[in-house]
Amino acid sequence: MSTAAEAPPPAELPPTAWAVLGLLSFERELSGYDLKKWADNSLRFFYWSPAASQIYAELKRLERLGFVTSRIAAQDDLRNKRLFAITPAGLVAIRGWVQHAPVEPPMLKHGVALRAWLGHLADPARLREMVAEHRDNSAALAEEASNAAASAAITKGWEYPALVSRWSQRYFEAEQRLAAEMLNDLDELAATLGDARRRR
Amino acid sequence: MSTAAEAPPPAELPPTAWAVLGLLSFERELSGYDLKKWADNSLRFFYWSPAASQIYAELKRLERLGFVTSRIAAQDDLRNKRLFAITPAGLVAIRGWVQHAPVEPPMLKHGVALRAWLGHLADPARLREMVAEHRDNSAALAEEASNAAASAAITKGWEYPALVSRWSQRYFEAEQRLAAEMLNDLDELAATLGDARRRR
DNA sequence: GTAGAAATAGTTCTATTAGAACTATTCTCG
DNA sequence: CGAGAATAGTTCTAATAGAACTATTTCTAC
Repeated sequence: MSTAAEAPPPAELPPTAWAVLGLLSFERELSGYDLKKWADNSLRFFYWSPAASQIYAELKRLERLGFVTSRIAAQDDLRNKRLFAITPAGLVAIRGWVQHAPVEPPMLKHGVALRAWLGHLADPARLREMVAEHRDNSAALAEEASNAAASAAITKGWEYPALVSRWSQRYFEAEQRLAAEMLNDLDELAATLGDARRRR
Repeated sequence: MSTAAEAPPPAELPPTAWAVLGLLSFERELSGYDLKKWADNSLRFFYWSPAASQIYAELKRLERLGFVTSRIAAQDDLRNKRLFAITPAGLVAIRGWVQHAPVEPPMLKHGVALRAWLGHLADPARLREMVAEHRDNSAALAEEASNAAASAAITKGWEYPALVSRWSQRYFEAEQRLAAEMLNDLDELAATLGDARRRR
């Protein structure tokens, strides 16, 4: 039997639902389309970019749970849009999740690493090329994250997002450095394997 | 009209299919169960751990495409198992993929970062606790990756996987360092926000 | 000034992926 | 010998990514 003394467990929802609700905790009202844009600009780096389809599906569910409300707003004589806002119940729920839900381990999907792991199937020069490209992409992302951090820092209430953007920036800088080291390792290995082949 | 001069494009398959096929390019024959274990030990860090259900589904598809063959092997009088092996066509296909398929950008899902991004909804002490836990987990993973690198390094033909394990190790070390820096930033922000609140 | 391209807004469909659950046999150790 | 962990294999469901699709609107070139 359950007793009233137990703290209510945080509602069971996928991380995407909480990310969407979290976005709404910064703003008064947003449409699904706005949400997608905000997500792409803010969550992109350290977490991820939920697909538009996911955002719409989660909004539907959050509304059913009473965590958001929506209203139709006429923007001109022909088109309408649906604007969503977080409810007090939604605010309680997300606070509970941030503080009490078990934290899922970070997960990385790294296509370059997968290909390097299959290096015995590739031309060493081609492999080098892929890792070098990855290094340059990381540099570009570090730059973008730095800009995001700067623009978040000047907006009141966005101090934590700014912090996370800086975290991302450093993360991409590390990725860049690691790729450079990988290139050295790759060259060394190619030399060793090349020697062995020549000696045969 | 297609001409015979064009190089055949690499078969369109999800990364998981190539990872499974790649695993088979190291070994003679493996069962679905073996594959799952190998994947958990080798791909886990830098790429990911495909679910057992995915491995079985991909094996079915790879067999339909002629990239693997299977045979039933009796292990005792009651149980049988199906052993899979890569075919010459499979070897050609995966070489093509490793070298010529466009590389998907790395993607990260970071629950700790998501919660830090929603820091305005949490108790600063609880947030600190989560980041500190993440730092310690990263240290443990660095250790595991280091062990994986050492055991791969002594096996002939596993030079590239050993390289990737070392890459992972450094990656987790960087993650550990970044988490430590994040703790400082968090403390600074808490001080600033606390000051502002007190001044009011 | 108008045809066509690109951008904005919103939604739906499909395939991939993760993870839990489930069956069934065998090994282990108290 | 009995409980429970390990091995082997499969299936189901939910989450997720990404492409496609409809429909307006604004921009740009002729």
